[in-house]
Parts: sequence; structure tokens; C-alpha cells
Amino acid sequence: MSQQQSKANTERMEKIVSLCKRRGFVFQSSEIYGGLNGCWDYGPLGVELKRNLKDYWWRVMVRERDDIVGMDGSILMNRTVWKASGHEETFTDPMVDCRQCKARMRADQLPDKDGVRFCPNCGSRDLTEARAFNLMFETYVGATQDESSKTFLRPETAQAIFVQFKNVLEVSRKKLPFGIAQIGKAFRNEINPRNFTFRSREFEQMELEYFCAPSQGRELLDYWLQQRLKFYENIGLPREKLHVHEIPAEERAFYSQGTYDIEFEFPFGIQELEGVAYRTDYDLTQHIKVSGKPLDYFDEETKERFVPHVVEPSAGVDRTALALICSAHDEETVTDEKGKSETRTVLRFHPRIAPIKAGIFPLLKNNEQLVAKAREIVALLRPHMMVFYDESGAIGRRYRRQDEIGTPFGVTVDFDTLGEKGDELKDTVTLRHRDSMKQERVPLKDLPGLLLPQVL
RNA sequence: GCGGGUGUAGUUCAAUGGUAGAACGCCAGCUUCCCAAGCUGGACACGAGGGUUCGAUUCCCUUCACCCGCUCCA
Repeated sequence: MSQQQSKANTERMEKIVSLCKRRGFVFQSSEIYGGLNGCWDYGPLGVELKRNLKDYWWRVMVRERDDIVGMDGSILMNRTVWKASGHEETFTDPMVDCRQCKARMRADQLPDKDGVRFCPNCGSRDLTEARAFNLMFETYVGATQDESSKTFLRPETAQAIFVQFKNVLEVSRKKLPFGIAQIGKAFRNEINPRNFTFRSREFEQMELEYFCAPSQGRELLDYWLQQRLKFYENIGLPREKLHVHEIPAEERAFYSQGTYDIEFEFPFGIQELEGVAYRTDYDLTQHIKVSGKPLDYFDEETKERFVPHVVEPSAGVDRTALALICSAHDEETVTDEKGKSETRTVLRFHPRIAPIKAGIFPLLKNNEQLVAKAREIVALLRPHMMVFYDESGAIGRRYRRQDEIGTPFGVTVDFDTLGEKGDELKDTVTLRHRDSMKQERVPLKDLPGLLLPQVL
């Protein structure tokens, strides 16, 4: 990337951050106290966007499938969970990476020769500095603050699923392959949060743990990669801005037999949205070992007993929301009939995830009948979708306000609607489209049927 | 974590060792028969703490936050 492009991308990102603040998508956490590094709040529009994203994920991953059920685990868990999962060790001890073979090991257990430490794996002396991987937030449960009451805010949501695997399997009466889905907050005390909301210390994940027979794992990994790519296209991220990065074997976690990153072209670079990982039976096996509880599965048909393997599509909610905003953000030059040019800022969200689906406007606000009719339309559409009523300013200004927050439809009530120009146009409204700025005349009664399929 | 930069209304900027202006936006009113029109009025800011000084938004220190590059991302 050239320096010029890089500068343009930085400026573009600045515009996006500014728009997010100005229009109520994202604010800095605790802003009036100077903020908190790596933490962000979602405003009225941001929370709608995020909710639409999560709702759509939940719909296609859970509600529209027979083989997946949901759960909602607590953020605080028994500390032993983190010992078993390996997080406590790898997240809290000073660790050293081998630059050559990428192995990570505890700094205090490194062998040395003549005082020079080397990698026990490959013998290389090219090691990183020791760094404390204290990425988990510590907290204490109960009144006393000592080792016995210590635990952590979860650094991933997945472990709640693994430790409840048996319960969920039992009550859902599912057979393998089947999955457990969850959306929730996770926390990592990142060394350096960066890129707006992209890397935050508190973030939300949408995770599926899909359990299967060992023989099915590899195939299901590819299946889920395809499903997930389709998902991102269905929320409006163009396929050409999505990249699949297959993690080479030497860079994968040791237990993984295949990992794909789904990445998106952000203005600040190509960055990961989701990891689709074949985790084998590592997690369940760990919890079997440490808890002593049987978390294996008996297949009635084949009469085989085994520890299920897992394919995990794990997506970041906040980074996907940011991708949606970045992808939707557009500035175009429009010229009016007098030849005057200006910049129109528009978020071209897919209607499915747009925070507000339709703006409802009376052409004039000082006309009681126009206002009353517009209010009627609000009442008509409100049960089905998020709508916004606006009577302030000229109609053009109101359209532009909605363009900037990505509202796909505008509905305007005028004197034709009231029947003042004959019965032919009575009870019809102007339907204005965000992207093309084209207008069409539609009967009021057709509105729900016309809009609803597009916003679901 | 290292290095560099920046902090002034909601946003983008300006000025100033004697407590700050503008544009756009926002609110109210008037006006307005479809793309940020116009008129009138209004609200809103020096990131925080400390120091120097008669007096600090301005100078110094600390801190916090954000941005850029490197590093990192089990």
C-alpha cells in the first residue's frame, strides 16, 4: 500500500469514527472522565446495529436449524475451568516465543547453554523477550480477597459451552453431530488495544461449538467455513472484501487440525472477523481429565463410545459491526438542478442490519392532516420494524439525515396522500430509496408487505 | 510494551499569558408542495491533576485518552 493510500485510509477511518460519535453509533467509554483505554459504548444506533447482527446470527445459526441449540453461560466461572482449558497457565505466566518454530514456552523453564537460553523444541536462540501473558482480568468472588476466592472474567465464551456439554446434550435430546451456540461478553486485558472498536478489552463473541464424530471433523470444518462466508455476504459485506486465510500447521494451536481465519478489508488493513477452527477433542478431553466427569458420547447406531470432536466458528460481534460500518460508509458527489455540487454521506447498510428501517415524514410539519397521517403510518409500521418519525426541517434535509445513518427507506406523506388532488393518489405515499435516491408512489396498504421481506 | 504525534462546542477548525470565535450540526419559531434553501432567536467547549505567575486554555511537569509506525494478538 502506498503512503498516499495509507493516508487516505487513515482519513477515511477518522471520518467513520467521527460519524459514529456524531450520530450515536459509538462513544468512548466513561468519556466524561477521560475515557478508558480499550473500552467503548454503543449509542442508540450502534446498539440497534449490533442487535440486528446478533439476531440474524442467532436466527440462522439456532432458530432455523434442527441441529443447534443455544445457551447463555455466566461470565464468572469456577477457576478450575481456566486451569483445565489451559488459559490460566498460558495467560498468566511469563512466556517466551521461539521466532523460528513459533513454540511458546514458560520463560522460567527454558534450558540454557553457557548462559544463553535456547528453544528446547528446535534449538534456536532467536527468542522473544519474556512477557507476562496476563491477559485475563482477575477478580474475587465473595467478601475475602485471597487465592481461594480468585477467578477471572472469561477470556472467551466457549468454555461455558464445553463444561455444559453434557447437560445440554441431555436436555435437548440431540444426536451428534449437533452444536451449541452462544453470544456473550468476553474480556482480555490486551497489551495494546487498537483501531477503534476493533481490538477492545471488553468485547462480544458469537460462538458455535459444533460437536461431531472424529471422522467428520475435517469435512465439517470446510462446511462451516462456507456457511460463515455466506453469512457475511448475507449481511452485506461484499465477497471481494472478505478473505480466507488458512493458518499454516506450524502457526496453529497444537491441538488444532485446521483453522481458517475469515478476514475483512478494513481501512486499517485486512483483519480477522472470525476464526473457524477444528479443535479436535482437546477441550472436552481436558475437562474430562480435570473434572473426572464423563463427557464422552455413545453412538447408539454404531455402538461406539468416543469423545466428540469440535468445529468452532467463533466470530467477533464488535469487529463485525465495525466491518459493516466501514463497508457501508460512502461519500458521493451529488449535483442539484442548479448545478451545485455537494457531498452526500451515506451508509449503505443492507436493510437487514440497518438500525432504522424507514424514516416517516410529513411533507410539512405545520399541516395537521399531514402530520396526523404520518403518525398513522408510524403506528402501522412500528410493530414490524424500527421506524423513525421526523418533521423538522425541509424534506431534503430529513432524507440526508437518514442517509447518514443508513436508513434504507423514506416514506413521505404529501397532499396527494390526503386525497386533495383527486382519489387516484389518495392513500398513496412516496417511497424514497436511500442508495439510488429514486422515488416511487406506492399505496399505503402495500407498505408493510413491500418493506418487511427486505428488512428480515 | 517501544518510538512519534494530537487533545478547544456534537463535528471540523481558529485565536489568545488577562477565562474563547467561526462554519456545519442541534433546539425553538417563522417559512417551505420532495433531496442538507431562507430568516429570527437559543443551548453547548479549552481532557484531568499539579506547578510557575497578580492572573494559565496558552508556559512547564505528571496523568488520561486518541491517532500513526513497530511489536503483539495463547
